[in-house]
Amino acid sequence: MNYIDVALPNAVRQVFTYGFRADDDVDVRPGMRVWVPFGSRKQIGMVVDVHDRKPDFKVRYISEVLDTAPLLNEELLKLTRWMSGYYFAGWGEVIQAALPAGLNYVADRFLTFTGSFSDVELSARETSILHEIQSEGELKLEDAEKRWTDTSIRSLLKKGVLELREVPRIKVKPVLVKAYNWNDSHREKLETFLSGYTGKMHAWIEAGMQIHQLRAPILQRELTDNHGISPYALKRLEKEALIEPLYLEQSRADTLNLEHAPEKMRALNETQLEVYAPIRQALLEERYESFLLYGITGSGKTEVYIHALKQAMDTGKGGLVLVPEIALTPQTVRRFYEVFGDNIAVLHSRLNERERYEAWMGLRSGKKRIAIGARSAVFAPVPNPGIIIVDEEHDNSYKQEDPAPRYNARDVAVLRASLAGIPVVLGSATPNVSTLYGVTKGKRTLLKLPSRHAAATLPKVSILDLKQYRNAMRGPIAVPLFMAIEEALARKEQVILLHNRRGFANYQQCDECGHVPECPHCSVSLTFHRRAGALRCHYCGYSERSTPICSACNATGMDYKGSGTQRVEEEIAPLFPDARVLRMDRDTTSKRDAHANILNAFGRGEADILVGTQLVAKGLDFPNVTVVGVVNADTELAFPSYRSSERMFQLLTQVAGRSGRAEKTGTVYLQTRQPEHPALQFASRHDYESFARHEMQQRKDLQYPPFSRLIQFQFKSNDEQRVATIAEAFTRVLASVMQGHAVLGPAPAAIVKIYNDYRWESLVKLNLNVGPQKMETLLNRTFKLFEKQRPEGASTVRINVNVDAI
DNA sequence: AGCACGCCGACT
DNA sequence: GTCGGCGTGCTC
Repeated sequence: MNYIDVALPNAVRQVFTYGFRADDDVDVRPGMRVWVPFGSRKQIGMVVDVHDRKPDFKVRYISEVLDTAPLLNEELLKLTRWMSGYYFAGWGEVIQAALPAGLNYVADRFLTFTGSFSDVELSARETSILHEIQSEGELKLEDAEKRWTDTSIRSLLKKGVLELREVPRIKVKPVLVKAYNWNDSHREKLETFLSGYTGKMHAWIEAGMQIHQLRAPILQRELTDNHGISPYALKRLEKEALIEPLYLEQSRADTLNLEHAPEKMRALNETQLEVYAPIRQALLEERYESFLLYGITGSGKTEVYIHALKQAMDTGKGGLVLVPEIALTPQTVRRFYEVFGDNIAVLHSRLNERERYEAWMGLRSGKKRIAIGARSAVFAPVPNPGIIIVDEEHDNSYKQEDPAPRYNARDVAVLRASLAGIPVVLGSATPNVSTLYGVTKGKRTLLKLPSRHAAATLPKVSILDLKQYRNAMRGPIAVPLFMAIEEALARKEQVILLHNRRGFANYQQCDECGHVPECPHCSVSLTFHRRAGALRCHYCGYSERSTPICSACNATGMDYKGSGTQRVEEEIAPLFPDARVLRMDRDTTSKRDAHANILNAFGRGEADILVGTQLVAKGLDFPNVTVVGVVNADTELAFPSYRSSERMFQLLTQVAGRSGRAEKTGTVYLQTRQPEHPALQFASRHDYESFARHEMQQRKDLQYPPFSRLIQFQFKSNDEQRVATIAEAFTRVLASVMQGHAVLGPAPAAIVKIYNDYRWESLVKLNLNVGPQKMETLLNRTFKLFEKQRPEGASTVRINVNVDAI
């Protein structure tokens, strides 16, 4: 066993073989990270194989093994390997996505002066650079590159004047806390002190006796806080060498601050027991089975999840729970915590690096056995999972779009379950048509939770045709909705107004010439932020001051248009002067916990009307909300995607589920100009099954998923002309390889320019008879063939593959 | 995906 | 002569 295969975090879809010197007994196993030379530099890579197949090239040797135990077990290595094939990403890229930030692949590089420059000739410029580096002693390479060109730096390195030192960055440093240990070798010293004191003893000697009794080591804080020992006493004891200080790695206390009350675990009702039975069966038999748990909001899916997890825990196993976005589901997390307490590691996007690392390690070590989190929690290192649960499986946030790997955590969850031979439960009130199709094909078991528990009934849904109410609008709101809001407010009930502003954000336009300010780096109009008085690009973050003077015609005619949430909020306020209005969208939720804070404030009744984007549709129950209004249901339908109809239905169903959860019945108003649209009609009747049937037929007619597999190709370059040329050349090759499959494009992307990169796209609808293996082969063949006949300048165009694109 | 290397044109 | 931009090809 003299060679190791290493996956590096780059897009090269191959592993690299290194040698290692087996003379000193180094422990290298798959799943450990290594520090390896790669080209001109060093990188961190993941060992994926150890073997003795001699390669036919000259191997280089690994520099260092960075772990003492594997970070990834065989199961996760296998999973990531499969993903790299299916999603056409580098194995190392997938592994990087699976590791917490603190363990990832970053290296720091420093420039230092070697000390000798007598026998080389330097230009004036080089000499001055050298002087600066010399005076600073050591300089980060990235900082040096900001100051000077890489040509100069390279030249100095080549001449041997400068030296590059590379260090693997271990980002997460342990937090050390001071503790004291009784010094055994000085045991009899205390006796000496004691014998010397006949009268009143010194406090520090008493403290010494106390510490002597306690089991060492003890945290300094504990001694001072809980044992009443003064800092002086400790200092004195340390001076006498009776105790010795030591530093312990402290794990950050759980910040969850939730109630742990396992006795509150509820018994399942009859229908819940019915759907739980087959899950339990699969759990007991320890076999893979994929379940679709279909149940409307409030039907008690969470309780079924909890019982399934409990079963897994009782047999010594763990579990994974995926949720769309942890900040949106505090109530769900609270329920899990109540039952499982500290056995849960919550992995959410707003953890800092250290918290993330600790949660991850807690799972890997087996200290915690249940992982709850968003997309990337599908990689949670639960050593022995018994079940995987994907809540709200229809949610689009499970799909990672950028950067690679462009995976769908829901599908990866199913795969992981099948590799591990355990059940997986996909839950939703509005399952994806694709998930449902699995049931039709006999690959998935459908479990229905039909009735809503308690006395709550489904809200009534009214469709308001905006064409009819043209002359009966109160600001953005038609009269019936206006009146319903007034009545609700009079009854001291709450209102939610949903405005999905996608593509309809605030913008400025000149009344004189019609000019709309656009981002200089992206092909989008700038969004107007009234409070900041700024125009901002939502794609690259560019910002400029907003002025009333038009930059195109110099007239003082700039006015603001559009219908963002901010505008809705402003127009609502004068209509209901006594109501307290709260807004929730990306602008108001950027800060840590802002999300939960807004929702909690609304839940406590600190506001009467909540205006927001689709963010408000997810997660929370508001029993006092009786009116929900969708300001403009058409915005989602206008979005160019084969899934826009499905998304609209899911969104409306979800937002309808926000109201009338307790004894009060809610009413939902959908304002639209397309009142007859099927997605709206079915949503208004709460008829998921008819919608699904209708949508399924549409997909079949147009050969969209689940009746095909979509592969999207993205072409990116800062050269406008070249992207088009390369996209066309590539797509020609693509079409020749993908014969018998529909190839669409190339076409400019919906947003042609982002951050000065021009974007084109092509699409393949792959027939379903092509399995994952064959798909990879076809993609490989396409790229190989394209390499062979690539046109000039092809390498400056980046080509990305997005399998199962949304 | 980075990164080095080499070609070439602009500028001193 | 130098400097710096740009395209190409390689990485165990």
